[in-house]
Amino acid sequence: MRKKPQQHRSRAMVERILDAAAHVLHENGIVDFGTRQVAERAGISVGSLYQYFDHKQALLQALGEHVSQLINQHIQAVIPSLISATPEQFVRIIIESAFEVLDQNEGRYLYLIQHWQQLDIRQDVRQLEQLIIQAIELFSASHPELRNLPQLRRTLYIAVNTVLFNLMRYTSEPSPFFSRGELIDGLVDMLDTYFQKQLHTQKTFTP
Amino acid sequence: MRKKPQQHRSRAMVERILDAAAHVLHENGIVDFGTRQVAERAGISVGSLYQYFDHKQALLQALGEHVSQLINQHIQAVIPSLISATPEQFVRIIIESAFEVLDQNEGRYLYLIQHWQQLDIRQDVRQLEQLIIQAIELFSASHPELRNLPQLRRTLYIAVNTVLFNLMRYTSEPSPFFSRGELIDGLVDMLDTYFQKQLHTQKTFTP
DNA sequence: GACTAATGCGATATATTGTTCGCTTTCAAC
DNA sequence: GTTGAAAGCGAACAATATATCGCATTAGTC
Repeated sequence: MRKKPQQHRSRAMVERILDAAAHVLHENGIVDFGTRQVAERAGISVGSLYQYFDHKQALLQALGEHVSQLINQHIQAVIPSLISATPEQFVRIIIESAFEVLDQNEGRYLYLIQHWQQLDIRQDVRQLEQLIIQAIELFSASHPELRNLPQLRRTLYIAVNTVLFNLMRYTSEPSPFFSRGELIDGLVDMLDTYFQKQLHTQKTFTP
Repeated sequence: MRKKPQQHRSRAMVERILDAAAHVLHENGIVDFGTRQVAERAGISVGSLYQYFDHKQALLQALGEHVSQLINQHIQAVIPSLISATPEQFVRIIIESAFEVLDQNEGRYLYLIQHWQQLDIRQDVRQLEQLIIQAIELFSASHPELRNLPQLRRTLYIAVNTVLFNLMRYTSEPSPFFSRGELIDGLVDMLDTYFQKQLHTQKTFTP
């Protein structure tokens, strides 16, 4: 960020810019994402935009960080409720909260995931995996059988990708042939089954 | 396509254009994908490009169709070998052939999936799902227990998304912390387990 | 070789892009 | 109310985009 906003109005402006940026990305896609259109949408001038963001890319990056924070906060908020949950509930709660975040603001943030290539939010996804790993560690306090799950990181990598992409694809589906609830059920079912099976093979390996 | 290529050289040119387009998309990303650069890469002039493609978007669309055909052909080619396979092998063969296609030409086609939003290849993905449904129907000739799998379409929707996105994410990973073989093993394991479980619940519902 | 249609070219027109900079307006402290 | 810094503005600039069109080259047929 080129200049740090010091007064009230300038901080408000940065927020308005980010909000407008998310909106433009949502409506135009990344190819037609332009600084002019962001400025117009935010009701400000391009000059003002460039007072707080070095270049277009910096704007996109800031947007990515902003949403990544939102997701993290949202998931962190449900972690306490995980402790007393069953494994199946555990999976369901996390998946549902992911859906909730990306639902906010009329699905405006979906485009951030859809264009994660350009936004370089790999790191944010990795952070998300890390957060879930912590949740599992907490969870295993009351479920000792979960300790030393084999291949945990790899399994989680696959699981997080699976949820994110199915979520993204489904939400951008013009006329889905099944309901959102059914999608969540399907995902929960698949992942839960997979985790259970991993536990089982672990047991047979270390009798 | 504006004009249909009739002579030898013009058909060759269309191929060169598509090849160059895939290359440029791979190197520059969709944001910096320009007609000039495609023309230069193909060693031709922009004018020639516009003789066969109405506009940039048409070029991208043609590229999408081209790759979608490649994938379909590749999967269709392995269908015969599916008949005598076990369910687990069935899953593995399909996943591996998906990897193989996108590996061709130094992963050049990956960007098509990565930018499927802009390319509008939803229909192609749906076609892929349809193809696999046909394969399963063929497969169920020798595995009668597979008939009337509950929620087949939904399950396949999730499965195809899962494979495609994990594939896409993994392949664009700079330094993955596990091998490609392990990813495939993980995916096969998860999907196979899921299918098996669905079979089981089906049995308990119709005793 | 001459003729015609198909093909290929690239300078050019037009539009849009990201970014800058001199200027005006607003704010807060005295 | 004056003053200096912060914030905001938008016309202007250079670079680049897509797409066109009159002209040159090539291929196939007689």
